[in-house]
Amino acid sequence: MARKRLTREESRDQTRQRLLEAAAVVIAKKGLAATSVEDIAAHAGYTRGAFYSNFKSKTDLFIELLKHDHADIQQGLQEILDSKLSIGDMQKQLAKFYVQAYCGDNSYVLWAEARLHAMRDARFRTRLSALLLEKRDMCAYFIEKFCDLMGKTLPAPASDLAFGTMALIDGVRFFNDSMPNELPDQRAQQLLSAMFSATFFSS
Amino acid sequence: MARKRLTREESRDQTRQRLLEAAAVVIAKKGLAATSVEDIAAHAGYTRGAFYSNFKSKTDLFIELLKHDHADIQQGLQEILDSKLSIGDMQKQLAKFYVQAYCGDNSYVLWAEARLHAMRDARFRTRLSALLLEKRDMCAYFIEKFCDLMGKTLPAPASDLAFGTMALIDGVRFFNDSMPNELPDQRAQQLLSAMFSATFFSS
DNA sequence: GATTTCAAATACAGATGTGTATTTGTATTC
DNA sequence: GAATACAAATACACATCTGTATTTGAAATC
Repeated sequence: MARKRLTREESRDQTRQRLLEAAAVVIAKKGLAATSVEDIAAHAGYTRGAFYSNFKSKTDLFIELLKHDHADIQQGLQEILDSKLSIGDMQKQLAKFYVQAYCGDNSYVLWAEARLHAMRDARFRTRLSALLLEKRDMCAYFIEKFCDLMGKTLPAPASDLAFGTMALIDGVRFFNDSMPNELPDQRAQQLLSAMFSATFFSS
Repeated sequence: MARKRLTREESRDQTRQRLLEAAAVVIAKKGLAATSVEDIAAHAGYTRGAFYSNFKSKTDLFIELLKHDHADIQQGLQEILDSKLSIGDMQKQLAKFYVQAYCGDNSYVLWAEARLHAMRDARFRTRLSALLLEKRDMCAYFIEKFCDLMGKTLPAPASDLAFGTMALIDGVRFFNDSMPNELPDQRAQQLLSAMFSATFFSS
């Protein structure tokens, strides 16, 4: 099996990583508040000792989780933008990316959880707000880029449109999860693209 | 002061009502999972005994809370529809109503909380789903009614548009709360109405 | 290879919650 | 006004989580 003998630092990093992964799963499943430090540690195969030796608190770990997720998304989008594909192909890639990011895994649940938590914890709100701003600006950047490429003028400030876009996507997903099968994925996609193209290309 | 001497039933109803009101406040403030039965009872000025004598569980009370809220909204909208105002005035009333319902109080937080909870509790999801369906249909009914009055044809099934409308409003509000002051209420309003009129009147 | 260091486990002391069973006091019934 | 009924309080037994303090065993250092 060639199980490599790990150095202290490698081992520590592995533990951190496993704790983060476990936290993502458990928090998405049970919710942030209902998830105990014990849950996270146990699901990762450790005890609470390992947790407190790696993170200051559950909130701290959670922020780190969100940062990782945000970085992953940003990287994914940047790669598409840098890919120098045609506009059509880029759009396809983008659509595919969003389907994966928003429907495939549970990261969107974590962000919903985070936004609710932010309402109750001022410190957390500050930190989350910064992340969301980055997200919005990233989204705005893409919107501008695309509209530029397509020779369209924007009907509103890009940052506002980015805000609306994120809100709509998240909102649809959020509603859809709580009333499953009412709006099949395909119709949801249609609805989203109808609203988007109406918004962006109506003028 | 003429504090009326209450009958047993009146007293019981009062307790129920107070528990519901207290629950709305506490759950909006701390979140459903973080709110204990104790919290609710105490905030209403009772002990847990009173709670368990009136509700089977926290979830049960929560569903009732949502039902009440839904009924209130429905009634409000129905009154506007029945008011026989001009279309313009109706629109104004409607806008005012939404501002009040979605920005004024905390009911929207409860629904967000509910949707997250629904992901984790199948029984609850079933019950919530029914409520959300009612909400969506109510919204669809209004959309049809209005478009009828304005002589417009809908670009998509009313129920889908209703879904999108609710998702967008909720999404914007949700984002806005977690990154306050980024999108002032007024700009949010503008953005919303821009997206709506684009969607509904583009074709 | 003995010594030191540190990641993770374990032990501890306390807080808070749960749901049920029982009690209490006031309205209702006779 | 005594008996009854029931809303709400209290008592109980137990479960779970928290954060810190201490211990342990394996890597790093010499």
